Amino acid sequence: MGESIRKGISGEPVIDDAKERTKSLYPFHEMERRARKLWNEEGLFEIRDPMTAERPFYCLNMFPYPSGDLHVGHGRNYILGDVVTRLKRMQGHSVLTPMGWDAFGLPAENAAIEHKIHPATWTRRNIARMKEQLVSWGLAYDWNREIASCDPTYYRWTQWLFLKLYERGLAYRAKGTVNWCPSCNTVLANEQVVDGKCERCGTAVETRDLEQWYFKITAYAEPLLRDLDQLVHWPEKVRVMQTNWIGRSEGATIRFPVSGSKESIEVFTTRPDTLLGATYVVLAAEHPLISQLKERGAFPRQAADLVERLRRARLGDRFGVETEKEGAPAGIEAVHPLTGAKIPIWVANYVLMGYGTGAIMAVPAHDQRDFEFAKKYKLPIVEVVRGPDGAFDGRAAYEGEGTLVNSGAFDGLPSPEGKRAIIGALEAKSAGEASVHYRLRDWLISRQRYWGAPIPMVTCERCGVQPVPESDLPVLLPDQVEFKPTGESPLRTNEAFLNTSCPKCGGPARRESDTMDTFVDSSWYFLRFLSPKSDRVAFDSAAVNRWLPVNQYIGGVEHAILHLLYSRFMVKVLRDMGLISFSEPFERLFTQGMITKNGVKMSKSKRNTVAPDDLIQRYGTDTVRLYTLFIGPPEKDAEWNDRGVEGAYRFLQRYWKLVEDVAAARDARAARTGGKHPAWSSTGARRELRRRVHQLTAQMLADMDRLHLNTAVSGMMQLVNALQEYLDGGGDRTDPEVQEGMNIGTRLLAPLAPHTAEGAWALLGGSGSIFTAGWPEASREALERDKVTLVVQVNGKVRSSIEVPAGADRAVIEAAALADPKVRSYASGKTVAQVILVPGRLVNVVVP
RNA sequence: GCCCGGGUGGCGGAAUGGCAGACGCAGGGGACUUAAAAUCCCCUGGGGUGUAAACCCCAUGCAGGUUCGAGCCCUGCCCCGGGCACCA
Repeated sequence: MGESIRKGISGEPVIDDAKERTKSLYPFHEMERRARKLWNEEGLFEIRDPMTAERPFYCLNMFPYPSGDLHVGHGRNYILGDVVTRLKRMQGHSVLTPMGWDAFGLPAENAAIEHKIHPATWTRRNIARMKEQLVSWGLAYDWNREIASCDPTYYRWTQWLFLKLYERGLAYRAKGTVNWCPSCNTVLANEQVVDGKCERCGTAVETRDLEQWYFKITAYAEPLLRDLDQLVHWPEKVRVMQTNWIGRSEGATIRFPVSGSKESIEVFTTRPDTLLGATYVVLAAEHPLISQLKERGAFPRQAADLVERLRRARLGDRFGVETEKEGAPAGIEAVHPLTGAKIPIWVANYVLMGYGTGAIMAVPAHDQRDFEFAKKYKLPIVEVVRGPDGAFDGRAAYEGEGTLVNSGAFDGLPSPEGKRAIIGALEAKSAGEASVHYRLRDWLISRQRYWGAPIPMVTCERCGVQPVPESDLPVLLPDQVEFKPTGESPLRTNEAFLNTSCPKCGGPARRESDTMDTFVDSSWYFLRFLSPKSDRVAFDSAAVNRWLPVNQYIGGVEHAILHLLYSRFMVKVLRDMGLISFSEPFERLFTQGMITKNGVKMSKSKRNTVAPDDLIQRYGTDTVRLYTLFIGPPEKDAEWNDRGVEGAYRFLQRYWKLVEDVAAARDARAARTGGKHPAWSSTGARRELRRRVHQLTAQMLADMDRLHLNTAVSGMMQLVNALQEYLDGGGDRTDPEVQEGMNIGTRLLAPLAPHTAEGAWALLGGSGSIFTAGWPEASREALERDKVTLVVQVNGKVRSSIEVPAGADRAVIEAAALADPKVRSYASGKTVAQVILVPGRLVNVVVP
């Protein structure tokens, strides 16, 4: 930032000079102070009683993790939300605009390890610092409703939710192969593993077999998928991502008996029509049948070696399309459920335990993966589906649909009928049935870390795993623990915490020492804001039902799956418990793009962050807000440019000068005339100015509604330019069109640059806060014009323009267009084939 | 590989199928000033015709198409960003 400070002749910065000068020119510091005081005193953005506040509108920004300093990229998110808040407030809504802190999480704990500072201290300090920054952006939050997820008054209810899910069988403990991040020293949910790496720190994820707590989100796979259709105000992109993540596949579950045993192998396939082409069966390395075979000593050495190797391999190395397919015979055979033929069973690296049943039927003629594998290990390939391009060529699998062949009684059926017929045949033999599988896995919520909500469960020697009674909540995080990066839960270092008594029998018991994934905290916080201090309930159902779904939710697209999916899940669970009456938490979602510097995302580690503090000090809050909004379409990424900030500053100065001029002239006139409102002019420049003001009013409302705030700022600039040009052209500052233009313009500016607009409002003689002044509406009468200019095209090329009366009919316009000298020069000697007329816009004369 | 976005001046970007480049930044010229800063005014996609007023041609990644008219719609291709990816 230092480079951008202007240098004086001597090379010394001239900031102090500039500050002095600007103080008189555009007194932003003073205005900021006064405006904030006014808003606080009036409580304009506070909801006193959620049940009686009129026309509720809930505008929410994703609450931040208190990592320390905010940069201008974060600001974009909050400023966007603030514009919506202020606009809705001006439109007469009671706006709920709360803020809180997603305050549990790893960085605090890592700070504890590195700097010997308690996570709570570190977090509190960051919250204080970040709150200061949010305030300096002029954001209108109802701070009476502030919450922090690390506060026992909050996490008590996170624990309560856990118990509710447990009661309903939606929280369960299970042993399984889980993702483990060796750097964060904890397990991760599937959603937190990206490309085999930890979503947070980028370390390659390993697998471990552990007993962990899960939330049964898969029980809601279908509603989570189906209800995406309702979310018409969500970005298409996010809905697509969630659809892919849930990953619904329709097909059939088929059981292949194991030859000479009572066992059978269950497989899932989306292509039951290819069943007759199944020439072998493949098991994943972790398939339970393998350990049984091992126990019996019936598992070939070669296969056992492969399984061992795969289990040790890192997740990222093991899977991927580039990985060479590898397998070994499992030493047993399966019986084809329809033909009775014996086919070999293999173990291979290309089948995953985490999807379907962990076993597949291989149809090499119609699945490229099976095809490659069959080629490599010389397994039989049988064509059973014939596509439109003729018979299977033996070079690659044919994966499309077609007509069944080599399928006995099913020959000649098209694939869809074939699927139904084969499923029917399987059902008749109880060998299979139609089924649906999802890619979505259950949500692993245990974390072997300290700074999170303790899982409220105990293990009794006699009664087993028992929930902590609701009345005993919260299970408090003890202060005294050792922070060591050992991979063991730090809570295990506190014996007093661990040792407890069984809620059922009173005997000795041990507390669960893991804490919950912080995404549990954030999956319900939007409900808490309606009753942030309640020690009676997690959330006030009546108030929540009145205010939710959140009308406008704003945040980064990086939460497209994690937070947004979990929140949707939680809301559906709470609905099914009868605690809330809606099914989706967020009606409208807006995902803003990030701000880059030198082409890359701003981050502390890249040392390319732009801090708001200096800029706000030097140019004022509203300058920074305006530039941040103007930088580009809010859903797209944008490059920060310090020179652009100066442009916004120049604009506000020009605007302010105009306010002072117009206000002074108005006062002078009022003194002369006793404040009588003069009449509108119906002609000329005055009329045109008024039309322009109202036209921009309409445009800016449309822009703001769509959150196209870059063009809204542009519209504001045009409005000021129009007024300035009118005055420069000899217009009178006391003309009612000018006075009205300033009045309307100032209200239009208010959501964007609230402090400046508030200051201007006072100067222009407005009463009270501008945010109670109402939103200006474009007057239909002002928008009317008596003459319109039409573009005249010949064969689609612009050649001229004509002016016609506004209501002119077709014949008049055509005649005027054809009479135009330019048109005549292009059309002379030719017959006019057609005249296209677009009312109010253009005439196109078509000649051969 | 599949699924989304996106490609427009020197830059950020505007444009319900109807005057491409609004608005701003940067740049050039001028006014003010002893000078600079700040401010204000004018110019600013490329090429061409004209003394001038004016006028013409080209131009929204590339190639086609639909249309009276395409940055916008359709087909194919290239490039950039994001998501998913042995998902059975």
